[in-house]
Amino acid sequence: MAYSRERRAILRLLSFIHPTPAEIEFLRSVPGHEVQAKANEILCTGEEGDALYLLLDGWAANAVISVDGDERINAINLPGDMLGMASFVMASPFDRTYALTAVTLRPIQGATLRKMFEQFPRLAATILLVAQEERAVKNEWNSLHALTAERRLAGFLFRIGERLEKLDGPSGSRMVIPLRQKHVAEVIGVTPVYIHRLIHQFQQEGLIDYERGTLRIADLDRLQALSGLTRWQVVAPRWLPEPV
Amino acid sequence: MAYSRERRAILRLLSFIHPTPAEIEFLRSVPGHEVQAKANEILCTGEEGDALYLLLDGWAANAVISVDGDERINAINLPGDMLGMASFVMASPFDRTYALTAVTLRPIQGATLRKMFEQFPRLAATILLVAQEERAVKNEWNSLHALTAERRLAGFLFRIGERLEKLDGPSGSRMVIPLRQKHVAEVIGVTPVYIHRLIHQFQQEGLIDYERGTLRIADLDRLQALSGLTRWQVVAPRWLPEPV
DNA sequence: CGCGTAATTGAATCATTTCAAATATCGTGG
DNA sequence: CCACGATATTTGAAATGATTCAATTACGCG
Repeated sequence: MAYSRERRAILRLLSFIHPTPAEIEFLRSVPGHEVQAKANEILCTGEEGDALYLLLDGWAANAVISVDGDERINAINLPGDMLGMASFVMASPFDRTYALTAVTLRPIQGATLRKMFEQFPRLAATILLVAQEERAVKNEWNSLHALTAERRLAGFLFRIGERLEKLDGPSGSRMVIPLRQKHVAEVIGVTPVYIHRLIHQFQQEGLIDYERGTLRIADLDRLQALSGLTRWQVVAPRWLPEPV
Repeated sequence: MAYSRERRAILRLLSFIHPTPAEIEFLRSVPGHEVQAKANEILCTGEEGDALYLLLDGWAANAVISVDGDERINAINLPGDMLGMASFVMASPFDRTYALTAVTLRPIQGATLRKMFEQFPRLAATILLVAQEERAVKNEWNSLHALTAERRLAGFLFRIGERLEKLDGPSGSRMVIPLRQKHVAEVIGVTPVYIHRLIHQFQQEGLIDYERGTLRIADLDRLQALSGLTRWQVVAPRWLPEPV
């Protein structure tokens, strides 16, 4: 359990590199102690400087409040994700990350990142790769926006299911997603009224099970087929620095 | 001219750091010679390994072919942009970057990136910042997708206009954008038929001037107002490594 | 010159929103 | 522990933004 938890924390890195003992040691020595937060608590607003966290347990969401006041979810975060990365370059970020469930976080200090860039170039480069992966996710999501909301929903659920598989094994903790209809609407970019109809339809078709606040994936394969997406696969470029 | 061209090449970095002489020297010493390409030529398919280019002159576009065969433009690239970054982590990228006008490129070898990570940590970190900036752009674009195509078009034109100002000064080379209606449709995510109506409408309202293949921004301020966006402003985090 | 691709236009259709009103659920203070 | 208010869900019907279809015209290239 302790092992798998530690492994989950660096799972995103593991899809690109096999850390050396020295690298592992550095990652393990990251200073700071874990923080707990309850559902709905705001984890980072972006405004308070360079607040970075590694999500260890639980679910979080990163959202922006659009010009018109309504909210839009940029990303759903699972254990292993870095929180606060997306907008730390913005002079006045308008996004905030909040907990969807009870969460455990580990704060990452700026000094840690600096040290990583100065002494563990391969780890630093891998951070870049993870960032680029997120960017690729966004690009894909962008192209889904030309499709119907039905297919976008299928695509979203498929990608989440895939991640759950990676985190928790094939059963993916029975693929339970702690999202209310309102959240899903904000992810997909449709109104709550319409997402309700879509979720209802998906439920009828046996693709998901839904009950207030909990969405369970019932048929990942058919969701994939409906979305038209292929499985997500990343690969490290050949130029990665030598490990320390 | 020579100065401004060199400056343009690293403009993205300059919004985060003031390079030291050693850093400048390293950037200047990047091996490889410039490449020319004509409009519509494909610059990188992503598939041929880690092909990276710095765009020195001209315009390019990065596009994916969606499941349904139709094309979607992910990003419009201007001088100073890195081409091929967006998808180099994908095992089988489905995107390609092509020239919109005649372009000049400088290939960036993997070895150069590696050396940067190993010997110029601050430059490497800045690359990460630029990547995060692109990601933030995508997030914003995503939230625009909840709005009407009219406001999305305004937002797109506003952001491009802003970049042209930064590149070419307040007049922004008179804000000429080398895009055909079809391209704009692929950026905004609507059909060519509908983009035609929108462009016609914008033209009537004096927001733009359009003629086949060329779109000129006529009133950047009103485009901004219509989009509801604020000016784009980035800032470097405090943890950047010390320069070499 | 002729052919393929891009732009234009109008009309019908469809996906999604908006509006409105009822019901359910949750957290909170008394 | 209950009542209350705030917020989420549900449902139907009307309105709208955007697509699709179809047919015509313009342009660029070999």
